[in-house]
Amino acid sequence: MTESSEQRESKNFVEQAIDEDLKSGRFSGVFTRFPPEPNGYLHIGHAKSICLNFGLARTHDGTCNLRFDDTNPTKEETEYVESIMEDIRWLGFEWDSLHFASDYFDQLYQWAEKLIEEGHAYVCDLNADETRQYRGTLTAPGRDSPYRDRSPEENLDLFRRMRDGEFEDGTRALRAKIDMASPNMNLRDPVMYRILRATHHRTGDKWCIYPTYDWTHGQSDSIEGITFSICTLEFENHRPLYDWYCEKLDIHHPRQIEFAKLKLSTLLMGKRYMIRLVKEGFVTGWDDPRMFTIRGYRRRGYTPESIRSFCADVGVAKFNSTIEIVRLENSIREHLNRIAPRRMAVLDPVKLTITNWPEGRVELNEAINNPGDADAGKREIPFSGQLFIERDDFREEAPRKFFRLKKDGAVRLRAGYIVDCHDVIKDDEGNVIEILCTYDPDSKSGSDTSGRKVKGTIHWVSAEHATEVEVRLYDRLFMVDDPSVVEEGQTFVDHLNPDSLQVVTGYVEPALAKAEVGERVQFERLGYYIVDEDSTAEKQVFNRIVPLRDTWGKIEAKGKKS
RNA sequence: UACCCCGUGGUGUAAUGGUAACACUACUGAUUUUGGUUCAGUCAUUCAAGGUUCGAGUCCUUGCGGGGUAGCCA
Repeated sequence: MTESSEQRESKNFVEQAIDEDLKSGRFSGVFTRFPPEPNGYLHIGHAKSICLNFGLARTHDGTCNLRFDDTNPTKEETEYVESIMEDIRWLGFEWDSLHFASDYFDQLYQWAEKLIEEGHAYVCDLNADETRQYRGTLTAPGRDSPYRDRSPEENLDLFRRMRDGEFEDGTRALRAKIDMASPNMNLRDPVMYRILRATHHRTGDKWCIYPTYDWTHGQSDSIEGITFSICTLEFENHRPLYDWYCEKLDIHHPRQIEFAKLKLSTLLMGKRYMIRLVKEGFVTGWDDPRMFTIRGYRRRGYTPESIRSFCADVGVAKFNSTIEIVRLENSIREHLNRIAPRRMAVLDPVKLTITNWPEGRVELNEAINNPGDADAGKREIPFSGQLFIERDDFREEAPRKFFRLKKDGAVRLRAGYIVDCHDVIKDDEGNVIEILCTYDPDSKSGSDTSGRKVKGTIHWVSAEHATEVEVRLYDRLFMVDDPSVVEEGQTFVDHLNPDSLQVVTGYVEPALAKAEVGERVQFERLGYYIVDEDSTAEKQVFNRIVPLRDTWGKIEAKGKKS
């Protein structure tokens, strides 16, 4: 059971609405769509919507389309279309059919003429500024446009001339004739078409008028036979307009349902934030392993499964909540714990010499690939008299609860022997540069006849056999819960974690030499790592995906505080 | 100071008028040749006040708190 949480019995409010409409016969199936505007890269927030839309279609034996909402040519690019498709597929979903709102421009135009003919739309000569004046405010009703009562004939003529390019950008707009006094701003004669001379990424220069989101979205859903049009909460106030257009046009009428978008602590998902991070070089690009984009998480080493199970885990509701980032981190740990083979790597090495080890002798020790998965098998690791261990795993004078190696103490070397430390060598500044131990020949892992029990087990690599690699230790970009909250005169940039990336040279066991780009492993006792695409034949590069839970770190931190 | 939406443990999500449940976190403890994993345990009278009802987290009223909305963006 990889994603048992996806099969929970309790239903969220969207599923309940679906059940209700299926049961009543309002709709005969679940036909959804994921409708991004191709104006940027997908981020973890989109993943929730993708999982919801595709997931609902999947569990109800329906369909889910991918539709690009490309009605604003000034912001959209083909590059984004490609990246969005790639990211959705990487997440593990495939659309039943691919559409572009721009494919419906002709139909939309026809429908606009229909509304004009029926007296439901008019050409307004107010410019953007004047339109705002007439719209009124949140508390005051608007006033009717002086052009509101033009005849259908005149409107039709004007609208066609708009289409034919007779007027300057922004000088006229087609508006729906609804109610300038409506408490819902969206119903105060919303704009359906604006004059906009811009080259569209698909229709080129065919059009100089473009439909707005509201005049496009519901009809696009309708054309595709969508039954449940799922979107985020900020469109709640648009629903009456969505419904109005479908009714006036007398076309198939999907049900719009709004849910709360994903908000994660320590993350800033807004486009303007992410653009600044990239443009000002705080990260290396949209796929920087610290970014909240889908490609960032992919490069970081997150699995599609972990992101899907995370989305299923956080649920769907209308409450504006903030999910703790540890839950995302937890979901990747949970998955990788099951599938990642264990390997040994030392990232901050100090030399450990076994003084009673026979000169030149090398043993091949057997090690288990995954203690939780017998099928993962075993591997061999060379063991010799010259090892590297983690600097942090040795203390000359250790606190009471320190279970690792200390002077005159013993520790087990993972998949090796118990060693006893009898001396250390220091440099002029008093730093330990070499640890001298003896090993207990009877204590070999797997065939221990020594009868000794030691509290700690540490990892190691054989100095002579280890490979030198580059390791990129990634940490959270922001350490505060909500980086958008700033002091006077500061911006979110001031919350950036200066240590979000640390590059170190590590030493890894020989079994890793053949690891290919994209392979994920657990460095025992450290965390999960993936071979990055920057790896070359000369040098591998590993990204830290997420560290292991660190109980000792907590104990130690607590001890320091008190 | 208009309209719409939302308030359930530290964080989320359930309970569809009938014993407040599940997950994550935190904290205990056990197991462990990864201070990982795993296992067990502990942590809430549902924003407030009224009302309806045999019975209210759920329905009604009011208040309080949070979010959204005044692009020819989506």
